[in-house]
Amino acid sequence: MSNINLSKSEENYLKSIFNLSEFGNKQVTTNSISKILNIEPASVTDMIKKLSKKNLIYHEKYKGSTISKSGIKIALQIIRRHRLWEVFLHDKLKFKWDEIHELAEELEHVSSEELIDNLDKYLKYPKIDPHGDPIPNKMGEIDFIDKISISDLSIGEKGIVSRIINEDEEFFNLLKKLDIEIGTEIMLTDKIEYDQSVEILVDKKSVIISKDISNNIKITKI
Amino acid sequence: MSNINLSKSEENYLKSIFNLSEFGNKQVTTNSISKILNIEPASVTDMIKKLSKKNLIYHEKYKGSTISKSGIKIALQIIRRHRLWEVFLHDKLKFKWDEIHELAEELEHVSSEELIDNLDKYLKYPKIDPHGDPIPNKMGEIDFIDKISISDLSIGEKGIVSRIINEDEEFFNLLKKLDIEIGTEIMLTDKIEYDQSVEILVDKKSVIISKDISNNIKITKI
DNA sequence: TAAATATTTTAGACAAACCTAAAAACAAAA
DNA sequence: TTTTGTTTTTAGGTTTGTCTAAAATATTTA
Repeated sequence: MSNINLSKSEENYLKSIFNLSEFGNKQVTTNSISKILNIEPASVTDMIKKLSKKNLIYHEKYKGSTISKSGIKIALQIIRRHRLWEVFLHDKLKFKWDEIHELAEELEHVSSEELIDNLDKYLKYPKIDPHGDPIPNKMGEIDFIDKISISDLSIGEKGIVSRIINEDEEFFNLLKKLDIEIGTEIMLTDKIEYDQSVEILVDKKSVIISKDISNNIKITKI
Repeated sequence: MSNINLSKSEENYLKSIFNLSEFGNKQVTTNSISKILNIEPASVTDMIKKLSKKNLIYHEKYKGSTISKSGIKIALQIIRRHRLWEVFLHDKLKFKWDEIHELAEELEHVSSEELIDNLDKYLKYPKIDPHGDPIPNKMGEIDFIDKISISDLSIGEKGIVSRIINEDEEFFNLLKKLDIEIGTEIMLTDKIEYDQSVEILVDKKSVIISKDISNNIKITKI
């Protein structure tokens, strides 16, 4: 097994690099890691060397870093832990949507495979977390769901809200007001050319939402 | 609130000192802490200085350490977290009795009061953990249950197994063989003077157990 | 394409939490 | 009560993960 035991820091770096790399396809800059983790670039360089030595990433001096196959594998396990804990916190402990991320950030570093597998079973093998993000299975496989924005629908087409991008509290409150959450059925009823706002039907109510808002709500067509 | 944020190490030291102090009543030696935590005495001295500076313990050079009131308060919170996680792991995730301690040892350091309170509520405010140890409530109050050893019973008296002291796997296996677990009803049927073994009746079967074994099984009289 | 700017790396430092070796204090035994 | 042994502390060192300042490299702009 490629189960080296990584420190909390190493795990956080690896997860960030994976997220920035768009599933391992892009080179990641030292600066971007620095910004995401709020750690000085010099420190990032140190850690990059460390992860390189462990073959979790490849690094070309002054160019950037690419995550390796085994790096991706581990990153997906960390993401799996994070998202399963989020489901637990939301569904069982009744935490609100916008409170779970920070706590899962801590819990994800308790690294016992058996713990996570039992949690997975207990939660009945959920496929998505409360934000609509897919949960990798034990093998690191992810269900890629074809997600589009509301504005990608044609007039008259319907979709199910399947992912919320923006995780800020204000956005969360807005969605609450609009009665939109993961699983809500919506229908596009009009597109406003002027500023690309869209008119949608939610729960028999018609509302117009801005381009920015609609971009932060991903759906699956039905 | 006296909620200083302690590191994982500091928390582990404080918990150990509390446990060794028998609820704050005894002075604790540097050596005993060293043995429990498997850390060299010199390192223990370092940490003792640190905890003293934070007024969580009092320390007299070459004499020993006493845990302070605020130290006890924090230690009880850590113990609360530990035992609540143990209940979760055992009751919900179906971990066995002897597997939960190590995992709870990690989970206890995720220090969000809200997390623990929600967990407590979710578990329906349990009073004891799967080992029979009492769980402190939010205020740090513990139900002191009057626990005695099997050998403290008189012949003919009955009791309910309420706590297992030894947490080793071998001991756990022995108890399984004897059909003894938390909640099991037993009756003392004879005391053997020769070596202080006792004869007990468990589930209609009569067995003789050594003094050492009976000392590791605490009961409440019924 | 040379100068200015931005990014990345190196060099050296620091805190936390450990360690080993040796000194100091205390306890026990002759 | 002196010697011997044990416990505790001090002194100095290491690793991990961070930092700042400065040097090296890359990129942008004039």
